[in-house]
Order: sequence, then C-alpha cells, then structure tokens
Amino acid sequence: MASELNLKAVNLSLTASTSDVIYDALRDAIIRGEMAEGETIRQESVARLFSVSRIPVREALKRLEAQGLVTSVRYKGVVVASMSPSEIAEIFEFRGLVESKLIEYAVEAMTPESLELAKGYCEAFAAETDPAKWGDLNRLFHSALYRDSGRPYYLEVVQGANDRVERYVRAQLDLTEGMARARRDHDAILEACFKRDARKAVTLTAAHIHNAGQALIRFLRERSEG
Amino acid sequence: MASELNLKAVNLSLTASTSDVIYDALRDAIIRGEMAEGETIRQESVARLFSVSRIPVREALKRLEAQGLVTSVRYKGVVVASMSPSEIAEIFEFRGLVESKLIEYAVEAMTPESLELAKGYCEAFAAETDPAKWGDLNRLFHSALYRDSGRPYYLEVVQGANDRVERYVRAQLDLTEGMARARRDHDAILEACFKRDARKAVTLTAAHIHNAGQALIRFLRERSEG
DNA sequence: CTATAGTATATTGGATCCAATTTAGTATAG
DNA sequence: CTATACTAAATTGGATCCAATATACTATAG
Repeated sequence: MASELNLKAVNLSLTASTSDVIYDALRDAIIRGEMAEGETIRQESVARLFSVSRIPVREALKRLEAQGLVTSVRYKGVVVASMSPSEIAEIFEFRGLVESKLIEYAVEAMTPESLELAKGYCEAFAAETDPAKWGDLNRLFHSALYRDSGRPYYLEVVQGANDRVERYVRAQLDLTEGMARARRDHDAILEACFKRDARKAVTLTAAHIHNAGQALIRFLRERSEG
Repeated sequence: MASELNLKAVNLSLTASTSDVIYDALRDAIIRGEMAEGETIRQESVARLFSVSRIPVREALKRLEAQGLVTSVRYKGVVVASMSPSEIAEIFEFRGLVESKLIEYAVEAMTPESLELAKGYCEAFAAETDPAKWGDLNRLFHSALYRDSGRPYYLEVVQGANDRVERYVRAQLDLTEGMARARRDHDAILEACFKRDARKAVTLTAAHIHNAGQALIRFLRERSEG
C-alpha cells in the first residue's frame, strides 16, 4: 500500500533528535569559524535560538566536548576550544601520517565513479570564487579521494583531526598563495590517482598537507606579531 | 590560613561532576569487558546504581556515543558497541601505524624516569599472576613508553583506538601463548629503548601490535566456528 | 491454534523547576 | 581612593514531571 501512496520509506528510529540537530549546527558553526575561539557558549541562548529547553543543548555540548571542539569548566560554562600553533602543527603532522596511508589504500581500489567525483570537486574548487565555499569543496575533494580506502576507522579519525583545524585551513586558503598552491597540489594528486600511481599520490599528499601546515603556522605567527 | 589548617588545595572547578563520575565508571566497565557487547544500558538502572536522576546518565551516554563505545537508537536505548573482526583488524593496523611513530618520537626524548617507569610496569606485567590485571599493566607499560613523545594529540587518538579494542586485547592475553609472547615483546622493546635504538623500537612495536592483532583475529574466528 | 488488533507497561526525549556556584555590583572600613 | 565583605543577578548542574515512542501483553476473529 505504501507503494500506491508513493511514500519514501524512512527509518524513523534514525531521524535526528533535537539534540542531534543542535549538535550538528554547533559543530558546523565552530568548524567554519563562525564562533570565535575562546567564545563562551551559553546554554540558554542556544536553547532560545532553537526554541527548546536547555536539556538537548547540554547533551549536544557534552558530545562536542568529547570531540575536543569545546572545553568545559564546571559551573562556568563551555568555550570554543582554541589551539596553539604547536597543537595545530601536531595535527597537521598527524594528518600527513594518516592521510598518506589513506590515499595509498584508496588509489588501488578507486572506482571510476570516485575518480569522476574527485575530478568534479577538484574543478569546482579551482573555479570557485566565493572564499566561503573553498573549505567545503576542499574537504569534499579529499573525502572523494579516500572514499574507496576501505578504512572507515581511519576516515573517522581523520575527520576528527580535520574538524579541529578546519577553521585555520579556511583562513590559510584565503591567502592568495594558499589557494593557488592548493589548486596546483590538487591537480597533481588527482593526476596521480588517475594514473594509479599510489607512490606518487602518497608523496604528493604528504607534501600537500605538510606545506599547508607550514604556510598556516607562518601565517599565524606573522599575525600574532604584526 | 590554609597552611595552618593543613588543607590540600584543590581547584573545585575541576572536580568531577556526577556526569563525569558516571562516564568514567561506564567507560571502565565497557573497556574491561564487564558489560557484554550488544547489552543494552538502561538509563534508569544506571541512575539507581548511583542514586541520581537520569539527567547525568544521559549526558554520560552521549559522551560514550561520541567516542564510539556505545551506539544509540532513538527511543530504544543505547547498547554496548560490538566490533566485527574486520573492524578490529583495522584498529590494530591503525595502532601499528600511529604507535610506531609515537615510539620513534619518544625514544629520543625518553627521560631516565620514564625508562624506569616503563621497566617497572614491564616487570610487574611479567610477574602478575592475576589475569584481570594484565590489561591495566599492559596499557601502563605502553603509556610509559610514549610519555615523552611530545605528541599529546597522537596519544589522545591512540587512547581512543585502544579503548575500542581493549576488551579483546584482554581476551587475547588470557591465552597462554598471548601472555608469553607479550612478555617477550615487551622485554625486547624496552631493551631497544634503553639502548636508544629508535629504529629497532619502531620495528618491534609495529611487529608487537601486528602479531597481537593477528593472534586475536585467529582466536575470534576459531571461537566463532567452534 | 494462530495471527492480528488493541491495550497496558516500560523506556526514552524533552520541559520545567530547584539547588549549587559563579559573576557583577554595592557598600563599607581603612 | 582602594581593597575587602556582602548582596543580587546570572548561569550551570541536577531532580522531577510530562510527552512521544517502543515493547510486552491480552483479547478476539478466523
């Protein structure tokens, strides 16, 4: 009978709870840099924003805390986590280690669809003129590349690492050299993937992340001085 | 005046909330394998256990969910997460990748205190006759080795990875060959550290984790068949 | 006797209320 | 005028209550 009514079957057990919606929204806002680091998040103001009580807000905040995106002090509140240059450097180093492995595993297994997907994002990234969208396209491109790695846990960990530095990556891309460099790097990595040259893809990926990290640290140091 | 009263100064802001206590207790129980995988955790029963309301229990569960130690389905409840052999294998592979790097960074920087600490845990592990304590000592030994790596984020990630497989590692150590092998591996790794032979420590660590993973997977397959 | 519909119970998700603590503001002693 | 003690407001942590949903149970039609 459902077929007659032309209904799309959705598993209601898996629909998002209020807490989930708030978690996603806050995570997004933090990652995108829409909330300044160190800014305190008031339970009541978030609750008002979504017209709900503080209960689901608190649950969302606990999850964000577990992911390291906010830090919380009892009876004082939670603040958007901030990272020192050395912490940022460590995350980039870590990403280099893990994402190199991911691309190695993925290149061999990469399907034509994934290659086309990556190509699409790569081109969209290069063509995009709105800086606000660079971050998303950058991430979509890399995700497409790692898609066939067959390593869901690695992907989960890398996502967590990227979440923590995403706001800084976006800042770095805004630098004209940052974006130009990223475009060139992406083209080269994509080409290596098309050629099934895992070795080269690994080297390029490691260098890509390393360089982005270095440029970012330089940028942050300059900004803090000047 | 505090000095006269002979009080120990503690930062009250940092004391554990009810939610924290419950989180720690549940995490511990899950990791140690005291709760069977697939077992559902009822908010009310946990709340009664600690003589509190369900609110802090729910917050603790959200954190556990964010760490992947439980999975939750709306209106049904949360269950202790279970892992397939391939998921377990992936985690061991991942651990090999990251912990190899950790030992590499640590060996160069390792202080005499850390070496002594590791030695102490290594000996305690080898001498321990109570299988229930093997898991703790095993982890303490490895933590001591990585302590001076200067990579807090790596350590955080490795802890998360270990949390997910700890219960299986404990099962594997219970096998007589498992424990014997672990003792030998630990001795060799420790010796390499004392000799400041980073290269060797890396190789041995990678092999140690790889072998433990292999033995575990074999054990799990045998058990599921027989 | 079985399968289905309907009902009661158990459980989770969220709202509201109260307690504990911090923070901002005010008064007062020196 | 400044530093400290006190008070009031704001904020978080937790308890209790209600709503939404799932599960177990019962009755009934066939």
